[in-house]
Amino acid sequence: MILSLLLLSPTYTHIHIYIYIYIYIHTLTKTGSEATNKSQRGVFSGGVIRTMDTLYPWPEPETLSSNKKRVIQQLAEGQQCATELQVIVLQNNKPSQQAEELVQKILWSFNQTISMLSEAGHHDEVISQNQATCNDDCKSQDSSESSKRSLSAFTKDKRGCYKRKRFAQTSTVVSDKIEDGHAWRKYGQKNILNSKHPRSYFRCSHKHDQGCSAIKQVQRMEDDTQTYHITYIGTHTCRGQYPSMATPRIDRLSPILKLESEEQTTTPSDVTDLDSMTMWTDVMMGGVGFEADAVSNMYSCTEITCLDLEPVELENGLQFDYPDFAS
DNA sequence: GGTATTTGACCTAA
DNA sequence: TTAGGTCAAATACC
Repeated sequence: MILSLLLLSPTYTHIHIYIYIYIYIHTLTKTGSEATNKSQRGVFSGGVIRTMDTLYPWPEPETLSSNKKRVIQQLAEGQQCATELQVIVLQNNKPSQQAEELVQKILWSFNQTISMLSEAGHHDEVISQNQATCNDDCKSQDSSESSKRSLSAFTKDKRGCYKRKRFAQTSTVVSDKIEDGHAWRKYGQKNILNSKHPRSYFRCSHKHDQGCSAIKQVQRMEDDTQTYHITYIGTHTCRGQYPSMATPRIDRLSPILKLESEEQTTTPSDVTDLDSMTMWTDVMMGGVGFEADAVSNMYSCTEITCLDLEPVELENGLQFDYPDFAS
């Protein structure tokens, strides 16, 4: 995949991409080695890292958080480069379909990785805040007997026991149709200030059965009522459909690309596409220890040993060697 | 009767 | 203080 990219890309851009891939892997390596230094080799097991005979605590939260921020920052820069590459490819009079697909896959990989890291980091925070908020609320409500609302809230009404997500992977699409191949369930509608049309709120239908946290907001355009401004928040983790590759190009980090209503689907149609994408993700994820689910597009770290990088076998028997960052 | 949508209440972030 | 996001009871639909 990378070699293909190098062949297809303008020189200066592919050097950038190449550098960022190295930086990313280097950062991941360092993050991993710091973690493994504390934990040795082992597998994650419910809040502790379990080795053969010892239970070690998680790495220090602040260290983990700061490393994660660095990883995300590096990924964002790589993503920016990939976006620029996409612009260059699209500016070409006769852009190669293969090049376009490769760039799409690269961008998708960056998006997914950033999303997973971001959401994973935020998840615990949200849960703890939720619990804290609810505990506080319930205590205060318990002590306020004069409040009928408090009493009913304490007994059964759990409305408001949530924390609004402050950060999530978002992308914006302008389209003339709402359908996008996913099953959504409407959960709210709101009139927006200075807007003629209300905003509708949808969450993935698989929220409860599969825990999918993807949501989207749909609002008619002010000037063109035939088109919708659709904001996707979070990524699908549900099975049954092949999601994000079908998502139109996003303008999240690039002011260059403004979305139009094109729904260019690049859903892999054969084994070759899936294989190449999986391999690319293997490189992104460090080569080993990540389990790819081609159906749900989710990648999960199965072992902490995934952070111990090995040379990755590429197509045609070629090998991706990691540079020596020891110095 | 089960599922989806509507809508007013309630809460948080800014 | 308020706009906007979410919840859940009520309602509609199949």
